[in-house]
Amino acid sequence: MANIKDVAERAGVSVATVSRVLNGHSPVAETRERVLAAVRELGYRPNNVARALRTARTGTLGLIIGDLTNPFFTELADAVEDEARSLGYSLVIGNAGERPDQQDDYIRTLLDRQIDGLLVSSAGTGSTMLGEVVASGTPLVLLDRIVPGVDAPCVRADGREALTDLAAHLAALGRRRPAIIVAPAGTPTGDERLRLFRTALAAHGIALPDACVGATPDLQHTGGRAVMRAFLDLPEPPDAVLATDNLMALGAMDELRARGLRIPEDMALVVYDEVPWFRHADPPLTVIAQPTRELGRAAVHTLLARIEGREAASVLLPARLVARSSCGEPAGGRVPVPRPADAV
Amino acid sequence: MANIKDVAERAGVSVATVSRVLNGHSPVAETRERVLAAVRELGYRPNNVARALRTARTGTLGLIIGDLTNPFFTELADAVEDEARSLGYSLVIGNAGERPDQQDDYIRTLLDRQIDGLLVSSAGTGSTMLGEVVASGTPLVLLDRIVPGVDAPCVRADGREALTDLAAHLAALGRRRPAIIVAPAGTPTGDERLRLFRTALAAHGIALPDACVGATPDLQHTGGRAVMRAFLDLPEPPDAVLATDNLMALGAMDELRARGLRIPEDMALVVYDEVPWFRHADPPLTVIAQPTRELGRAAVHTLLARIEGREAASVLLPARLVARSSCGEPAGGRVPVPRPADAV
DNA sequence: ATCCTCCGAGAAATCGATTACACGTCGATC
DNA sequence: GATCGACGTGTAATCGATTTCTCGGAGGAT
Repeated sequence: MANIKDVAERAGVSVATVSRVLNGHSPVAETRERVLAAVRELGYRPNNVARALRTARTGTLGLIIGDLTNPFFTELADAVEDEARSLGYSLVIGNAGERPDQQDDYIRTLLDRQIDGLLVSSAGTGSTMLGEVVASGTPLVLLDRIVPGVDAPCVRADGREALTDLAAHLAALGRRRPAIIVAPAGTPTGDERLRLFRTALAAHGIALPDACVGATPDLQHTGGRAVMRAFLDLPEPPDAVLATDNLMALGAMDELRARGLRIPEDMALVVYDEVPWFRHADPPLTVIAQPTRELGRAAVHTLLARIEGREAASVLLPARLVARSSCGEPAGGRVPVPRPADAV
Repeated sequence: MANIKDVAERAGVSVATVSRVLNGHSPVAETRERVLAAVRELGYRPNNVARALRTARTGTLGLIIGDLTNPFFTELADAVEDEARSLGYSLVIGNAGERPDQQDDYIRTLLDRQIDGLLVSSAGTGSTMLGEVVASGTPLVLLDRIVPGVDAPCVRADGREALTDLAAHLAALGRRRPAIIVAPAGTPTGDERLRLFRTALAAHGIALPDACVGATPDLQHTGGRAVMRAFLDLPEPPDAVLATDNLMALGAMDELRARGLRIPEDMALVVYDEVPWFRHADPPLTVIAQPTRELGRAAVHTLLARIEGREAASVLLPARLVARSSCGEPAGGRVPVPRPADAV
């Protein structure tokens, strides 16, 4: 591979001049032409590693997500990648596999690789490296998940409005005994969703008793299924369930099907996160859609602001209820939701 | 951030010695201890950019995939990432978005970043950069998709066995008029699947007329739906459909549901790619499962072999039929497939 | 005609590591 | 006791770019 010295020789100038031409710093007309010709003839492309060493900028951002195979994170990663790319940055995606130790490991290697900034959707709250990132001065932005004690802006969705709409939706459809499947207490995201849902229901005089709050240690479909089983074995089972994650919803649906129960006749189901196939499920599922792509975009912009030394605040974008048929009302029907339902 | 010079000073040795200690080259006991103590006290971590410049090894692999939001690629990427990581490499994932120009763009930036090797699941066959990668001497391994004219080993799944089993399965269940939804003619993967399916059916005296071969320009669900619509409007519609991609299957199912047709009573459906929720669909879908994780692992190993200068041949791993209920036979029942069906 | 300014371009330092080479020390050998 | 190896360590070159400093020449002002 040709390097800058080869180009300089061929063009009959110094390496400094080549560098200046390529970075648009000063040289003009004649020299410029010669240099560009040499670059073309040799097929020269600057070595980014050398450039990064000198400028202390790698043009690379890091993104750590909880689980690469979770469609929510996938879409988030896709959006982040798109935006980063269009702004001239590469993205290194790290998959924490929902394990804090693996996450820390990944953060370490990203730091060693001198990324310009880091986006983290943290697995758990016990990451010790996050503190070190802040201490090291590497710009950090949290994504989707808050981490208590880490001083960095956070870009995430606000479920208040959507959950308020959901409570109204359920109330209007006559569901009086709702339940929720969440992550274990202590998980900021889970705690918040539970709290907001409970508050929203209360406004309609509907209670959310503790028996109807099912926590799963794993955020997987087996956990969702176990919780649904417990709900159904209750003396007075719920008539509507909100699953706060798409995988847990899968498990819940399996348990319903195994018992021959039908959605929405026997049980209303609402799922957090808009996964493409939910729209094609039978019946199409009512979901709480987070503005995933916007979150990704906003996160990149917030991070770039920090990289460029500008101040950057946290961002909170509203999630919204997308009413389809899994609570008993067809999507096209009279649905107590002000925002437009999406077309199939 | 402390650098190697700071460590050398603090330990009272030269930078060479520090480097040697850290890379386990020679120094012993006493000096070694002093250096390690200094490293600890300063929290020193070597700058990978500088190291990469000197050693011409970045410890980074590139992976280009067709579409980050396609669950098949997601699982593939996850497997590749896992394996690369466990072998001490980082992975930069590039999302081609199924567009050859964006793919070329991405390959260029990866090359500029001096990655040690590249894995490509190519979008289309018209990528001009792939030739340049080979020419540049960067180790290249194709993944899942062949690209004619590119001299590099390819790691992918062999559908012959699975399609042979599928033909037997369909024949045993009395399906006499199968159809297939594929990518347009000229797509190596699509062409091959069509050819193998047709051959396998022929062995059972079943024809696959051209009217029952539906090509979609986009590999999206809209295309799948359009093809299914055309099939159903045929004077003599098929009684079984093989969708060669999970997104196209989604569209096909939508069209069936819109017409009130049921799987498997009115139409058998088989899908290429094992996507988690297929198992939870109603009815659970019969699929052709590619050994995705094994493909990812094999690809990394093949690439590392090339990086280390060893010879590396192409790898072909068998896909297998996972018979569930979408062709009319319950998964637990008598199914003409020698391999074990998976548990739910 | 002389001097000053400005601008383009080259020489060389620099980023932070690795590593070839050279040197000094020590113990072993005859 | 001199010579030779082996070994540990320091010096300095090197990777490929960017950037500062410096210089020489051209052109304008006096």
